[in-house]
Amino acid sequence: MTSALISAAKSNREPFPVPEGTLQGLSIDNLIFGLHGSELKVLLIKHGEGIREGEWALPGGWIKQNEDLREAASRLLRDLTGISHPYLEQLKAFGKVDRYPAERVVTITYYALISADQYPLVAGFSASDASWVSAFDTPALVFDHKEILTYGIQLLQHQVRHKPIGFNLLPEKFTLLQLQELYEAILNIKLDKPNFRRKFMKMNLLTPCNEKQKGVAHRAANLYRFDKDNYSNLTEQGFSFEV
Amino acid sequence: MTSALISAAKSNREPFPVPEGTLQGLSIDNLIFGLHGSELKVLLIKHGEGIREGEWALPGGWIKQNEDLREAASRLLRDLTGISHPYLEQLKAFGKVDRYPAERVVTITYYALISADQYPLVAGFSASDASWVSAFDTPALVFDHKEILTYGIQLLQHQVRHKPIGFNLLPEKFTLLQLQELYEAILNIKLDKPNFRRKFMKMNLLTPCNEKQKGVAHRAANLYRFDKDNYSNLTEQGFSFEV
DNA sequence: TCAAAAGTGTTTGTTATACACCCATGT
DNA sequence: ACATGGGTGTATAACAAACACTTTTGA
Repeated sequence: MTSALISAAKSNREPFPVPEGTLQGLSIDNLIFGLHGSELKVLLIKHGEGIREGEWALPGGWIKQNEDLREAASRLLRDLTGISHPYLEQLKAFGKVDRYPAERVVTITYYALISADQYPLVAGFSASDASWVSAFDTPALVFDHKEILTYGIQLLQHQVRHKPIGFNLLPEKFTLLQLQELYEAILNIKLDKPNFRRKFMKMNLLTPCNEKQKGVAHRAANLYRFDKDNYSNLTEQGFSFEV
Repeated sequence: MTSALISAAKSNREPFPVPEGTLQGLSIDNLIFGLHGSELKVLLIKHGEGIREGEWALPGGWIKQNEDLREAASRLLRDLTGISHPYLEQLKAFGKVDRYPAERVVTITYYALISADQYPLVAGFSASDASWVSAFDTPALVFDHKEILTYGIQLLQHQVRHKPIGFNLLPEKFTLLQLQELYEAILNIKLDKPNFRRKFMKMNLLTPCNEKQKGVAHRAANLYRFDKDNYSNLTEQGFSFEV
């Protein structure tokens, strides 16, 4: 990621002026989740100029005239992180009358789940521009962005239990313990290892890579990958994912 | 409901002109679900004037400058049905570039669940204006409204299994069979009566009214009401509603 | 007395939970 | 050898599914 991209992403969000060729009164904000170690993080940017200097915000921007909503969210995320085909879903539109200063702006929010190995930036690297922050313990955010984050975390916690979307936060190949820690991190709970393993293995959603972890100071775990095709098959047969 | 209200609701949706004092390029559309007999219905309006004459559409309209999104959705629903405090949740924003003719309009959709006893209009009553139509078998709809409906049904099917929202489709006092038929109607499945009863009774979410059905040609069933307070208690203790 | 729905009981197989245990590997 | 996590086994209790059955009521 170049700093030019970061400042482009930032300047798009400075209140006024809105760039030419974009929709009026309508913005996009992205909630970008990542898992670092066993902590759920969210990517924030620090406004470097303008009235909101030094304050933290969700990365966002404006929608172009000839661009679908999802395309806009996807472009903004790509400009910020370089990631091209993320898991990206619409969260909600936020449109309180006074949520944005001086003019009425409705924002449509998306949430993205990205894997640490696609975008391995750790907290502190580019602290003045963009930074991974613990999703459960962020600094104050501009506008209604805290409300958006709270809503997003709740949706994530609900979704992750009912749809197999958690895999998007892991590298392509992962161990069962990584998967368990993912659920523990998002749901803030402890799980029983043997039971967690069995539950997932019985679902037939994990394909063994016939490969083992490397460079660990203990017995190396088997690596698995999420079997998207089999998931499609199973759901057609009425299978319902529940953790 | 007066027909003045209906035509107000309709004229708000005629493509152009957009009334003064509303947000540009941003509309609201409501997906209003009701349960009639044991069939899931959706409330549609037929455009009576303009280019789209005779075509069916979701009821919707424009957002006022000094009105929150939810308020707008709520006002539009009230103007159409007279219902004031419905179950109303945001569905999704739809914003494909060419979804609306001639100009770019993003629509924010809400879905409402209303009970037949609050708004007992049955199919056919005001056929030229507004009509309840089987949710799974509607006529062609304008713009992307079919896509919105399909998305809404999917969300409803998912939500109803994971959150106790189905009660909003029933009268305040209902029998266990009505509750079962609700699930059968929304999910398009058959359920086993004894098992369904036990499952629900064990959740402690139903308070007996100590009252019986009246005017039925068979043994009268006990009436229950959804215990919202106890639901709050239970969820705080980690209870998770699943059907 | 019959139809229609209310409501109960029981059997069987499956799943969840808790927790004890052994295995493999790098330091 | 020991710490660390990988991975298996098992007893118990809870639950789901299937379905046979009795009860109540109005027509």
